[in-house]
Amino acid sequence: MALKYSRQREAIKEFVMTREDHPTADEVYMNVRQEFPNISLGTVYRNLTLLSDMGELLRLRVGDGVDRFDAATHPHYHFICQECGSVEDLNVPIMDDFNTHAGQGFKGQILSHSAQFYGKCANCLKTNS
Amino acid sequence: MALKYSRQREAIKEFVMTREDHPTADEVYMNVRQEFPNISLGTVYRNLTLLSDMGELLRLRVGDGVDRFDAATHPHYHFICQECGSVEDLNVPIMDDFNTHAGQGFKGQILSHSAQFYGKCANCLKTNS
DNA sequence: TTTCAAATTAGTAATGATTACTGATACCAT
DNA sequence: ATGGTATCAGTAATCATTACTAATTTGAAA
Repeated sequence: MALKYSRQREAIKEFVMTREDHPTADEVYMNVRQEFPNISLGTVYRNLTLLSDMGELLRLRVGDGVDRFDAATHPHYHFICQECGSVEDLNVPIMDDFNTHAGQGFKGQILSHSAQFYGKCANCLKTNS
Repeated sequence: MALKYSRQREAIKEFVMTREDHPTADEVYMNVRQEFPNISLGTVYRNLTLLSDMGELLRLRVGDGVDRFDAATHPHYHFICQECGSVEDLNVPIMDDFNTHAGQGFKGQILSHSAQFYGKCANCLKTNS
């Protein structure tokens, strides 16, 4: 029941916090493996889920079928590059009145929303025509 | 190369078109099976993918790990009930200036967005307190 | 500091959604 | 009617994720 410290969990959390992009469980696994050569993928998943449940990480589903993890736990929007698939945070305020707009003529109750933006990232813009 | 008619594909398309909700591949499978008792799940997936690629259906990923299919192919937002998981279309115009808002201070190019709204559907609102 | 129950781990097996493969069948232009 | 090819049913494979288990860590109390 009580949460106990674990070096693995700490390393996983540290790693995600150093990243600006949004690593997948497998990417976390590959990297934490440099410090803990025989950590198992299951341990990575279990701790990522645990940290997300505790609110220390954000579990992200941008629609490519893989879960990503984000150390920026405040609500924010995401950009997904259609060329390279990279995921970036967008630093604009959440549009709360978007909920009201969307709720016009809707009989249920809207409490929140999430949004993803698509296009070309700065890198892909300069690389190709 | 050339597309050939198939009774199974037609039945799959017909079924999705009659539905207001957003059936998963398995739900399509269960229902089309009444007309084609030994249709295979692979056939359902192949045709749903094919129809989506042709633009006759929309493949939806609302973040619950299952793909859903939507016969309403015009761009629109979706509502997901946090109680029962049901998915509904929202009939409000797409907010195109949302792209501009989100792009403030962003170095890439934003071309489109998708959004999901969360809360309680009309049914769940009246069922419980 | 030793002890010991409980939490965590590594390793592996299981699950669930989706895709790929294969030999048989259905479609359709000739 | 026939032949070429798209599609099918059935099944195996893949991929991300979760569950299981015996062994190891952790931390608080003796």
